[in-house]
Amino acid sequence: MEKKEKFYITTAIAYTSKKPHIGNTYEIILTDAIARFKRQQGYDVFFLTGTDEHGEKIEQLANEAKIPPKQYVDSVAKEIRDIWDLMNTSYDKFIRTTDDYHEETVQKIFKKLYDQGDIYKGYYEGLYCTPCESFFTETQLVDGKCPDCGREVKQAKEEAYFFKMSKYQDRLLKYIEDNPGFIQPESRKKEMINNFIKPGLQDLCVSRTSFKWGIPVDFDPKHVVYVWIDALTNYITALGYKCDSKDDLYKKYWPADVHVIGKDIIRFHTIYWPIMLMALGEELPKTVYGHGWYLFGEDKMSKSKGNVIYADYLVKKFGVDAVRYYCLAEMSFAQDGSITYDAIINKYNSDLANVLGNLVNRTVSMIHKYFDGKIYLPTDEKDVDKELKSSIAIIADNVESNMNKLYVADALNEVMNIARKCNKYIDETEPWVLGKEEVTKERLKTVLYNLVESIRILSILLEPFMPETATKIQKQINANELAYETVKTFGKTQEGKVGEAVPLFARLDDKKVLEEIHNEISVEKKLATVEDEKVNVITIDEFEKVQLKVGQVLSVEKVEKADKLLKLEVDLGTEKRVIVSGIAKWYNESNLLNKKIVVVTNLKPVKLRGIESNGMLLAAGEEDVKLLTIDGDLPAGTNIH
RNA sequence: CGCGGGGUAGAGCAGUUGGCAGCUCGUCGGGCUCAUAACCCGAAGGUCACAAGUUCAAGUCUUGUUCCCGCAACCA
Repeated sequence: MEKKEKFYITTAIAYTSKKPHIGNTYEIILTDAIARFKRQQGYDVFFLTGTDEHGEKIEQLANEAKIPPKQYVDSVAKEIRDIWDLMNTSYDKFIRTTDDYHEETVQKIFKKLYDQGDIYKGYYEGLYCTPCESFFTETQLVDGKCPDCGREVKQAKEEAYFFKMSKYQDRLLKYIEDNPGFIQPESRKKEMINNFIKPGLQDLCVSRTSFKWGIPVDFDPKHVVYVWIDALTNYITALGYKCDSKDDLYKKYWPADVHVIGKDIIRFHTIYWPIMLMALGEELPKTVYGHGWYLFGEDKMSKSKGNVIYADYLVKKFGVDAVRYYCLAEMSFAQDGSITYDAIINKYNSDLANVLGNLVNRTVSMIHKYFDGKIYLPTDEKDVDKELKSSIAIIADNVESNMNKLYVADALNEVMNIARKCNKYIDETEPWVLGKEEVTKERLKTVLYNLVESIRILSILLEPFMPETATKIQKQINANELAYETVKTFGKTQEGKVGEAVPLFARLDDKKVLEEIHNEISVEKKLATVEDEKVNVITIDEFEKVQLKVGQVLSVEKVEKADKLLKLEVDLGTEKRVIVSGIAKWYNESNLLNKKIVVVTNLKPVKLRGIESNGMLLAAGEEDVKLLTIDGDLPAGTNIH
């Protein structure tokens, strides 16, 4: 490629609340594959990643751990960066939102938006109960009084800064419609337009006074900048955007070509972020790609379910490139992916050991066996050879077009098709027959040459996905021509000698490995729960604050316009109460009526969907929820202790 | 009737502008021996969710029904 175009690609910044699991790690691997591919093609790539380190949650976690927030985020940020490095990702910069240059610029941006009138000081308006120090909405009040303590409330206001989103919504809508590639996958586009933009954007609250761990608003220091302006702006501060001036890096790389993010934050990247950029007078990113999540089988990964898979553990078991391969190959565009240990082993064996590893191994072994490791130039061309070459040329084109559409899994699968094609070519040409007699050995030279050359091309196309493996292959076949353009010109391999034949991926014994994993994770799980329970110890006094009683369900009714809510009337002996609960997915009138259940009776009432709920039911489970019931018979109203 | 996506072989998925229903894994049978019990070939397996319509022709277009998923709402 003669002319080097720039290509700026980013991941979302990872929140430093806890160690990232494989689902979070997928994003950096995915982005890395795209970045490496673009570099290979000659683009001048800048690849940014980093960490999002402020917020109330981190303040709390640090408090619990009894360390300063900065110390807390330092250690998690390091853990995150170590995993990114372990995954062999080629980011050019790792930004932390606690970096001083970032904090400085965020303050300037906030000030600028305030000065030009896009951010204004407003109020959370509401009814305030002074003793309870909380705000309530009209619907939350009980008989016009504080639902907490029953005292009078008064109209009050709390300061907050708001961003005038509505001002830019027409421009945003036009941009989205004029740039069909902006939101990827496309199905998300309608979601954003219909759910948020068309109904009219609400002004966004961009500051908080309820916690301290954030970037202070410099002209009003009791406020800290809330996550939107703090986190999203990393994409420009990292390049040296300074509000009043801009570094060369920024001038060169902005706007971003692709923001790779999880599907859960598409809204922030396709609505708030572009509007912030418009307000700053900067260009908008070209593409925002919201990828799917890795699920454990069909379930969400969650610590409480004990099904969290971590990248570093997988690397220990299978190696970096096998993990990269699985993640990249198994997530199809615009969908969620599924990851289980079983599936990883299966894919490892069938794709990496059998198809790819074995191909390289058998080819290099044959060259040693028949020609003492020497590669000869081809002397003739038969139809099978032509067919091999044309297949590879088509595959190379497919890889490129798929990558350009961000169809990474499809691209990688195409690369593997080269190996499949080669295995077939071996069978068709039967080198072991050609090797038997001197007259056919001439033909054998050509066959083996074609294989080595095909493998060379394969290794180049494999680089973005599995860089280490690509290098290992190139070493074994002793390839020198490694430029991307040469994948399109079959025949670049020169005479020479191949290296030693070393298996790339040793076949795994699935039963043995699964058993090993099973043992290891059950030990880890036990350690983790023990630790969890130690941290959250409460005293008997604290527990007794919660008042529990036996309740009997008198009536059940579905709450309109809410698919999770049931309205229950519950007999508590001395009184009957209405409780609204989010269990409609699992319970209905027929399996709930007359049941004796456990009720929290001294919980602050809330209005849910307009109905006042006085208490809470106890239930267990996440995907499948079961209510706690009473063993045996006790009258409604019995105290639980 | 809040908005959107989807239902294709046992599993996971592809199928672009209508033109012989495909890929990977798994199962069964065969071949081969260079290679990591690897590789290659063949077979079985489909009412393309259901129903109606347009058309010479529908997985593909239209309408209705149904189920699943996402967003929103809402779950303490």
